[in-house]
Order: sequence, then structure tokens, then C-alpha cells
Amino acid sequence: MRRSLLCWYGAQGRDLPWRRSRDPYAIWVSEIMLQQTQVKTVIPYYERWLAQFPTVTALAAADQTQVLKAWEGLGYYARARNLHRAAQVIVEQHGGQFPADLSTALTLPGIGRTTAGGILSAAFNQPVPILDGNVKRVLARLLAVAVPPNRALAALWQASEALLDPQRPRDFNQALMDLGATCCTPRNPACLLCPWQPHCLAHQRNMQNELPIAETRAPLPHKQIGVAVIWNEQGHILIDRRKPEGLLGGLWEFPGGKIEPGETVQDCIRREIWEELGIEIEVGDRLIVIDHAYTHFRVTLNVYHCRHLSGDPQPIECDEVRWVTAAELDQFPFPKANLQIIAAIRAAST
DNA sequence: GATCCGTGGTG
DNA sequence: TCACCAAGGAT
Repeated sequence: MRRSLLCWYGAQGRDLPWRRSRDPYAIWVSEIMLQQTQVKTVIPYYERWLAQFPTVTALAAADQTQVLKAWEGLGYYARARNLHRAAQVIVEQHGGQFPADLSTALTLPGIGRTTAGGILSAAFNQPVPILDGNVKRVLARLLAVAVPPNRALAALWQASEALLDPQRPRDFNQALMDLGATCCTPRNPACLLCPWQPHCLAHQRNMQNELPIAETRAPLPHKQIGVAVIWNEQGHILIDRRKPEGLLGGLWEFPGGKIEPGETVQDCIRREIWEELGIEIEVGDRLIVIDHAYTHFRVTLNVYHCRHLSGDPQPIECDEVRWVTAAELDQFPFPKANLQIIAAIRAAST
């Protein structure tokens, strides 16, 4: 079984930038970026990141705004914050070298069992198993697991470890992920091309389209949000930096908040700006309406031009506030939905 | 152990 | 349009 998979990998494996490297730092960066994120999305971010932060020392020395700006648009921003912190730990406590043993790697922020296995096998050819989304699906089909994969984690980890090739753990783990990504796909798997088809219980039972069993999910709530683009008499715009933890932590945004039942958008914006920044504004024309979906809810951003009337903005429910020119907005990391607001501001002023 | 955490691709 | 999913981890 190992040989058939490795043979398939030799012929069908993907040529990916990080596979050409044995630098633990570069491989680590790729593993973090690839969490819940597709290869095609990651590649340009990976290339830019290594050009900007070529070593763990360079990353450790960067400031968080630079780091978040380089991550802007990738999502799950805690990954960038943790990567940054871990780089500082590696410089301060591990002599600038990524730890080569599993238990130490697992102490670093942002590194769990799968990521640690991915790094240690790829960088050091250590026989450490992995269990990412691809491997869960491959093994759930191979073994015809009768419950959602997340209800069978112990068995799946055991299988990943038992199957792992002790001679070629690097290639084996990469092969297993490629098999899931390109052959044993979520829908319409290419069983005829699969090296493990003779061993696959799902295929033998013609259940490859029914497995793995899907997790049940709650419906997504939908929130209406009022957002203010506040101008002062100098033609500057007010932005704020979100608190360092939680949703979009550390990123900048245009201030606003949730519209309460029975409240107009304009009332909401005036109230939120008073509560969060302690200033009075006049709500003017509508700038843009943006629908955006997060993992656990959807939002509609109702964005309005506003005019500053009185008061000095205070960081009451955020970390920092700042008046900036439209040209300066590019220097700050914003969430994706806010980039649309910036584009609308530019379009409206030309 | 259930929830939280972004964004883009896909059928 | 929409649900599902992607090289998961932290709390």
C-alpha cells in the first residue's frame, strides 16, 4: 500500500513552491497559511511573505502592523499573530532554530498536532503522522468510517500513524494530502485513478459519494451593520484599530455596529459612534452596501458618509483611533469587506 | 468538547 | 443562490 501511494505521488504529485525547500521556517510558514486555505490562494501570499520576511529572525523583528498587512485578505488573522509571536519565542528561547522535536514544536502558538507533523515530516523527514482535512477524507473512505470524521479522531490518528511509511515519512505525508486534494476529492472522487482503490472499503461498497458522513451545522445568523465613513473639516477620515484578540483582531476598520430592532441605519450609526468613540456626527449620503459571509454569520454593511460635529474621538471600545487621508488608508491592514469601502471612497472622490 | 475564527472556490 | 469545504488551532 505504501509503495503504490508513493509511486502514484512520484507520477501525479503536485509541484509546490514549499516542496522545493527544506528550510523549516519556509515550510512552517506554508503550513500555517494552508490551514483551512486552498493552495492556489496561498501561493502568492507565500512568495511575498518570504521576500518580505526571509528568516525567522526577520519576522521576529517586524512590527505587528507589517505582519498583518502582509496577511491582509488571507483571513483567520490569529494565524498571523501566532506566527509572529512564535517567531519571537524561537529567537529568544531556541537560538533562532525551529525546534526539531514534536513536543517542543507543539508548545509554539498556532502549532497543533497536524501542523507539527507536517513541518517535522517535511523539513526533517521525521515519522510524525498528520490528520488534515484531506487525510480525514481519504481515511474515512478507506476505512468506511460510519460517523462524521470529527467523531472518530482517535481511530483516524491511529490509522494515519499505522500507515505512515517509516522510511519515507516526508513523501508519504505529502502524497496522502495530494491524494485527497486531487483524487479522493470531496465530490465525485476519481476512484479509477486511485492507487488505493483495491483497498478502499468505501469503493468496495460503492459508498464513495456518501462518505465521509457530513457534520450537522447550525444555520447562519444574519446581522445588519451600520458603518460610518466620518470626515472632518480637514478632509481626513476616522478609522479605528480593533482589539488584539477575537474577530479580525488587530486590524483597522471603519467604525460602526449592529442595527437594533426598530432602529434606522442612521440612528444606529449615530448611537454606535457616540458609544464607541464619544463624538457627535451627522449622517449623510449612503456610500455603499456590502454583503459578506463569515464562518458563523453573515453581515450586511450599510456604509454612510458622515460629518464630524463635535468631540475628540476616544478609543472606548477599540485599541486606537486615527484621522487619516484617503491616500494613507493603504498603509493599514483592513478586513476584506472594508477594502471594498476604501475602493468606494476612491471611486466617489474621482 | 462545543464554539469561535476569514475568505475564496465550487457544484 | 447557496451550502459546503479548504494542509486547523485556541479557548
